[in-house]
Amino acid sequence: MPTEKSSSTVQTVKRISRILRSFTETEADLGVMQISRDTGLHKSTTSRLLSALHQEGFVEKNAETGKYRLGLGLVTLAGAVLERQNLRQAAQEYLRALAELTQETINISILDGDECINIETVRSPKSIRYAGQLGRRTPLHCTSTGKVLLTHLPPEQRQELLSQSLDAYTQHTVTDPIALRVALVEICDQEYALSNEEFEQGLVAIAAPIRDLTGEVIAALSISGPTYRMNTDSIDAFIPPLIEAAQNISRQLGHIKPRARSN
Amino acid sequence: MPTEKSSSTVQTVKRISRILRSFTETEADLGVMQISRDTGLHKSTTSRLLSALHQEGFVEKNAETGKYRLGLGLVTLAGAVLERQNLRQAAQEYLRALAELTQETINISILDGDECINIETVRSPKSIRYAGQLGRRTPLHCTSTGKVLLTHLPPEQRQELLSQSLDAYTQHTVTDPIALRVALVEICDQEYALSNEEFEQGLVAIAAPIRDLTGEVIAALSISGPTYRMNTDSIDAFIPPLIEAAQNISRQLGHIKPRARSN
DNA sequence: AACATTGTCTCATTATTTGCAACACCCATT
DNA sequence: AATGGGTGTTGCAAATAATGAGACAATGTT
Repeated sequence: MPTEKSSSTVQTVKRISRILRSFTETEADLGVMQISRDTGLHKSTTSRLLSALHQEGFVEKNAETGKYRLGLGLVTLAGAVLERQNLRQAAQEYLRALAELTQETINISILDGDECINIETVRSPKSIRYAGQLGRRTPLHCTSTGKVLLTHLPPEQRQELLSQSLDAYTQHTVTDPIALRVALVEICDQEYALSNEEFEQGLVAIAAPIRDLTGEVIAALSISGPTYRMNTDSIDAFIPPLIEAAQNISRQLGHIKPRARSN
Repeated sequence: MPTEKSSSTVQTVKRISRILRSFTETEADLGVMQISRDTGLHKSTTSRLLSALHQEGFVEKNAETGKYRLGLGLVTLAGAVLERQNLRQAAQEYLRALAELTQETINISILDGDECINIETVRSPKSIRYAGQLGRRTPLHCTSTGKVLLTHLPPEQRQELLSQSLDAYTQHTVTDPIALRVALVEICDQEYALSNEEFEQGLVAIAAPIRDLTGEVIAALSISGPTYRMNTDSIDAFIPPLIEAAQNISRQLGHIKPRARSN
């Protein structure tokens, strides 16, 4: 009541959400009791909700173990979300080419609230690689894609996001808003962003903006790899094809002027 | 008990499901009233449920129009589902190569209940192409992937699926269970299945099984294209690389014996 | 075998969701 | 401007629908 912020509630929805989110990459199969503990819901409630979710295909049930896991119904719904990003279609061939050329993992991310979310991934063929994952969320202030998206945001919105506390993920993370803002200006100029172990130890990535036909930046294209392969030389070599690919994708989306340089 | 299948209900879940499913490819943005009409729920209920779903990120709201659309939260959940199919990772490079070679759309589908569901797609670069979609569901009895999956099912389960009424999607759809069963035997022998406009007018596809390390068929790999490109000659040319790619993917998954022929 | 866990079910309770209706909008039309 | 159809949100009282406790059945662990 007093400190309760968001009003409109149907707590069943909140509970369902909590249940679904309790499944993680490492804990893909969960029993009723485990979920009950994780979510704080009573076991009978949990059991019933899971049963209902099962009927709707949002979770599956392993008949042998009795454990639940996330269901393919979610993929069908998410497919519809991804489909409307004709971005993905436009991008496919360029992504493949870029992956081929660089041998590193390529991602396309868009903004969702105060996070990046990955909507397309082509993984590096190498065994040591950045394991991009569809739907994965990453922070804005310390990832290459995040910084690109931040850079091209309307000032007020950027301001707001930057005013939040900037968590330090590694010792390289820039947590000072002023320093970060300076960095963003540079990114705007050079048409790409670099994240040098700012998000994860040993991970380096570069990203470039993708624009739609209005010229607005709607996504970021990135190349991510381990430090020892993403050295100064290879980064220098990757930047031109990265920017070119991003521009080609933008062109597919109807973006006209190849590069709005000047002024 | 008798005609009632499974009881356990939380109708909020059912309602949420109905709401989420009312968003379609062509109708991606919906207003409260539209959804209310589609689902039969009262408008205030619909409004509240949508609001709750919005808070959890399952739907987004266009601030301008007030319309809702499916949200990126679904992608995050679905990402976890797709990730556990290490199938997708194993397959990526082979898919790319196959797409390159055939210039047609490549899909990987798995069984979900009495349907196929698409878990990976690489689209043809041609403008006339089969528009595979992640999460898309197709029937079993008249698609190339579906028939492959049917073929390698345990007999009882196959029996059960075949005993359902087989809808005719085109005039080429095989709706006679006996005829279909005969066709499946042949598929088992030749290691691939063909769907010649059985699902959609003008659409031809071929598919081959993908096996895991136990030798069980867990997915099907397909090439789909328009009739005029998928003629007898090109199909003949595509079958060997299709089967080879499927076998390579199977091998990645730990399937040992390259081909259990004989007996 | 006995015990400890787990998952489902029934049932009474009550808290939660619901539907109504009023209101505030937005936009076409006149 | 003003009207009127259509839309989205919110209070409120009613009651439906979800809940939690506990019993039971089914595992699997010692």
